[in-house]
Amino acid sequence: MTTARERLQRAAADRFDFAELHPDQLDGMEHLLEGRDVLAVLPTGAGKSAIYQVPAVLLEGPTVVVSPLIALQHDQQQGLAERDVPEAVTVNSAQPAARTTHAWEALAAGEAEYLFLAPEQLDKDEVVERLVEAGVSLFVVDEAHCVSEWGHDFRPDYLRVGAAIERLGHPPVVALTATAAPPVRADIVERLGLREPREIVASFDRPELHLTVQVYADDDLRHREIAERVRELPKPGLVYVATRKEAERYAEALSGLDIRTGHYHAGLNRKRREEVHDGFLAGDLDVVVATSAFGMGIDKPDVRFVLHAASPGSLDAYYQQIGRAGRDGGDATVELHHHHEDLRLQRFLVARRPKPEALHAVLEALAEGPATGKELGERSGLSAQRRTNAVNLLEQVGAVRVEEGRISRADLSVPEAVDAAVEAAERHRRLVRSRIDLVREYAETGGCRRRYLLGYFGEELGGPCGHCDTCESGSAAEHVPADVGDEDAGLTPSTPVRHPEWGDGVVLATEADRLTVLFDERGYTTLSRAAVEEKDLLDVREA
DNA sequence: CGTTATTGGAGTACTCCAATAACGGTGCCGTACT
Repeated sequence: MTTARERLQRAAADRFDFAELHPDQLDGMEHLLEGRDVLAVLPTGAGKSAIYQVPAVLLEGPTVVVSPLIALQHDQQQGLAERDVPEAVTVNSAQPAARTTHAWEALAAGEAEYLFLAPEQLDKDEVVERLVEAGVSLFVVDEAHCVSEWGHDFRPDYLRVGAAIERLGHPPVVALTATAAPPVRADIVERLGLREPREIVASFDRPELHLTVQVYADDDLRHREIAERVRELPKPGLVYVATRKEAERYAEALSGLDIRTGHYHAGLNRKRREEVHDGFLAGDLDVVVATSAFGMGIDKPDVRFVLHAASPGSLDAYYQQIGRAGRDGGDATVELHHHHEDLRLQRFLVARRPKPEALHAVLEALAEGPATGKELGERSGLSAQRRTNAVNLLEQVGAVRVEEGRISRADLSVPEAVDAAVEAAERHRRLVRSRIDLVREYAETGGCRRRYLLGYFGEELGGPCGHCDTCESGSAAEHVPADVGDEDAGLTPSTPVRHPEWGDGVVLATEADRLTVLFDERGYTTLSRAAVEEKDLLDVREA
C-alpha cells in the first residue's frame, strides 16, 4: 500500500526530475488528489506549476490550464514537452487550425494530458462541451490574480471561469498566483467558486529588495533625476512608466546616455516585443522601459533594480512589478519616483462605468428567451467584452441566471436589474479607486516601507525592517504603533470592525497615527487613530 | 477626469481668448484585407 505522498514523490522524481518536493508543493498536490480545491500564493520560482503538473499524471482524465497569455501557454507547453509525460496541447486563435484540430483529437483520444487555453475560449459552447466529453479531472487557473484584476472589466471572461468549472462537474481546482492580497484571494475564491479551498500562502517578504520613494512636485525635475539614477544603478534593470509615449521618451533619453535600452508596450507588434523580451533575457539590453504590459512570464533571476518613473494604480500591481527584481536572492534596488499627478491618470484608467445601454440591450435580448453567449451577442449587437461584462453584473445581482451555458432572465424588472447592476459596478469602482489612494499613502508614509507593503498583503511586521529609506533616515522608528505585538490591543490587522456610517470592514494595516480599513461598501479607507479613539468610530465585530 | 493642444471667432492684419477636441493600459478573439 503506497500513500498518496509516496506516489506523488515518485512521479515527481521519475517523470519530472524534481529531486525533492517542497512541503507547500506536496500539501497542494495531496489536496488535489483527494479531490479538494487549492489556492496557492507562492513566489515565482517556488515551483507553483509542479502543484498541478504532478498530480495531473496520477488522475484519470486530462487537465485544463487557463492561462492569460498565449505566449505563456506556449512556454508551459514547451516545458512539459521535455518531461516524461503525455502530450501537452494548446487551443487558441494564434495557431494554425490544424494544430487546434489535432489538440481536440488528442484530447478526445485520451492521448493529451494537458490543455492550455485562455478564458475567452470557455465562452464558446462547443469548447466547453468538448471538455465535458473529455472528462476533465483537474482544473488549473494560472496567474489567478487575473480573475480579480481583469475579470471585472478588461477581460470579463475571467469571471465566467467559475461557471465553466461547474459545467465540468467541478473537478478539483487549483488557482495559482505569486501575488494576491487577502481581498484579492477572497475574490478569487468567490469568483471561481472554490469549495473550502486549502490556502497555501507563502510570506510576501523580500528582504533583499531595498525600498525607497522619492516624491516630486516638478515632473521635469523627476525626468532628469530618473535618467541620472538609471545611469548610476547596477544593471540590468526595469523602468516602469504609465504610458506608451513615456516608455519611448525614456528609452530615447537613456539610449542617449549610452545605456543599452529597449522599450516595451502593447502598441508594438509581436516581433518587436519578442526582440525586446529576448534581448533583455539574453543580456543584450541592460534596461527595458515598459508599461504594465511587460511582466508576466519574465523569469530573469539577476534583475538588479526596478524603478518606477510613475506610480502604478495599486499596491498589488506595484508589488508584482517590483517582485521581478532580485530573484537570484542578491540585493536589488527598488525605487518609486512619485508625482501626485500620476494618480489622476490611474483614476481615469479605472474610471469606466458600465453603460446602462449594454445592460438594457442584454435584458431586452433575453426577453425573447434564453440564449447562449454567442446568440446573446448576435441578438444584442454588443461586443463580446461588453456583453459578457453586462451578463457578469446582471448575474451577480440575480437578474439573470446561467445554467449549462444558457443565459436566462430572472424575476426582476428591467429598471430594478439595471439599478442593481450599476450599483454593483459602482461598488467595485469605489474599491479600485480607493486602492489608488493607498499608493499615495505608501509614497507619503514616514513609516517603514516594507511594513506598509507587507501590511497591505496581510502580514504584520513587528518593527521597522531597517533596510528601506525611512528606516535609514530614522523616521520609521517614530511611526511604529504603540501596540505592535500586543494581542489584546483591539484594532490589530484582520480585526473585523463596524463603522457607524461606512458599515462593516476589516482592519488591514496599522501605523502609529493611522489605520487602514477595508470597508465592504467603501473600499480602502485610512482613518486617523486620534479621531477613531476620540469619537469611538470603530466597534470590533464578532469574526 | 483633467491637462494640453488645437481650432475658431472676433475684428482687423496679427493677436487674443474662449470653446472644443484629443489623450492616457492591460489581451483575448475573429474577420477583412493584402
